[in-house]
Amino acid sequence: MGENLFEHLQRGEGLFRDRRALGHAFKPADLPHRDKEIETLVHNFADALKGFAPSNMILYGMPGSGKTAVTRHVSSQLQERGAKIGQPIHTIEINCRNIDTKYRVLAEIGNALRLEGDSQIPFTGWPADKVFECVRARMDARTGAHIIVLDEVDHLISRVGDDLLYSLTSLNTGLLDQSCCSIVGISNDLAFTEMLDPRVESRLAPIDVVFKPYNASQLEDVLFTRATTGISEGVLDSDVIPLCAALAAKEHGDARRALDLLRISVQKAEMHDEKMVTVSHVRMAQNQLEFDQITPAVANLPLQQKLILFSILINEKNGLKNISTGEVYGTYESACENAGEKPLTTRRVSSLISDLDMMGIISAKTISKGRQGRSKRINSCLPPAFDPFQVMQVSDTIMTDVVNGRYRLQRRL
DNA sequence: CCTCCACCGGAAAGCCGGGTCA
DNA sequence: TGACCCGGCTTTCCGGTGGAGG
Repeated sequence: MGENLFEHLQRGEGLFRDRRALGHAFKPADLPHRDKEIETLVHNFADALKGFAPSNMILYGMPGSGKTAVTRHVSSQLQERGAKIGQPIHTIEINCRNIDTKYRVLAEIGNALRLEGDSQIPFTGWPADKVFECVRARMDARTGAHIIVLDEVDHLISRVGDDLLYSLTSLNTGLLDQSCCSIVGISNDLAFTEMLDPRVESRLAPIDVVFKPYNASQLEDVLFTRATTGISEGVLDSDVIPLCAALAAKEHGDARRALDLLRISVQKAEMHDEKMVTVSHVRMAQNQLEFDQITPAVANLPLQQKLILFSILINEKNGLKNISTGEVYGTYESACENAGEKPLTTRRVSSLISDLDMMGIISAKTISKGRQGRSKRINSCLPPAFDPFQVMQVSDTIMTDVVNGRYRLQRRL
């Protein structure tokens, strides 16, 4: 009989010292190469400790450029300081990718501000201005400075307009003296303010901070600081961190990506029972990451969108490249018939195709073919090793039809 | 230089399933 | 119970539009 399955992991001879240090939720004590940005936030937030409202801010930068990490870092320090000197600071962080309507953002804020005895704001049912009024009242009741962090605001605004920001930025004037409120918007899109009404823009963005992407050597610094707490000494091959950094630098300097790569590399080495992490593990990690991103995205697609993706892929499987929207629609219609679904309009299908494009599952470029009109040129972006038909799990009848090669596209003349 | 194809994509409105409230 | 509200998905309507072919 061998040792217990978990035993060798318990002996502390794993390659990780503390794997959380490489995770997303980890709050590092030190954020390399973001001193200026931190300084700007600190300078602005200092007002909250004196009891008046800091200016609203917008932070711009590509994903993984440290916006969220810096904000969390500074606001937790601020809260700590506020507690020490008896000036209450409340920060509320909302990710507007998950919570992406005006009502839900307000409800989220309102519920976060709940005091003993306050009721839960229902997730729907109330008129939006009632929720807003409730938020204002609760801020007054709690007193102190409220800092509302809206992560990925650009996503929210492009979906529902700047109405919410208009309301939130006017919140301050409606509050009593003991409380104040300021907004921090975090945007991946540098052109974000173009979506805003000028009046909203001037109120929201007196201060904006641009986070430049990390370059490869800066990413190395980030990785080194995390590796010292997260990974055992001497187990990393000297090329590992530079490679992770270089790969992530290509991805617009995404620090999150770099950390993922490093963490998964170590995991891979552990899985293979090796004592050293090498570049080959990094390569494995990169494939893994690519795979992990796509699988749930494809698997969780709503049925109609699966049918569309299916129609695109089946044509590609039959050797056709650069398919047009009309051609996809034709295949899609027959797929619907087989699946017993009522086909959607061309208009709808067109925008679902655009959605798939935005998700990076396919590429759809609109091009003009002169007299042959204007349409999208559609191709799959899935890695060759990925089997979409398995992941999609569309109905059995369709699958049999695929196997029997029932779907053939007649290319128009 | 003009035409005209085969779509694009914005705006608005409808439907439906969830909810509150008096 | 009916009036009212929210949000996701969809349809309807419709004014564009890049560039090959005339």
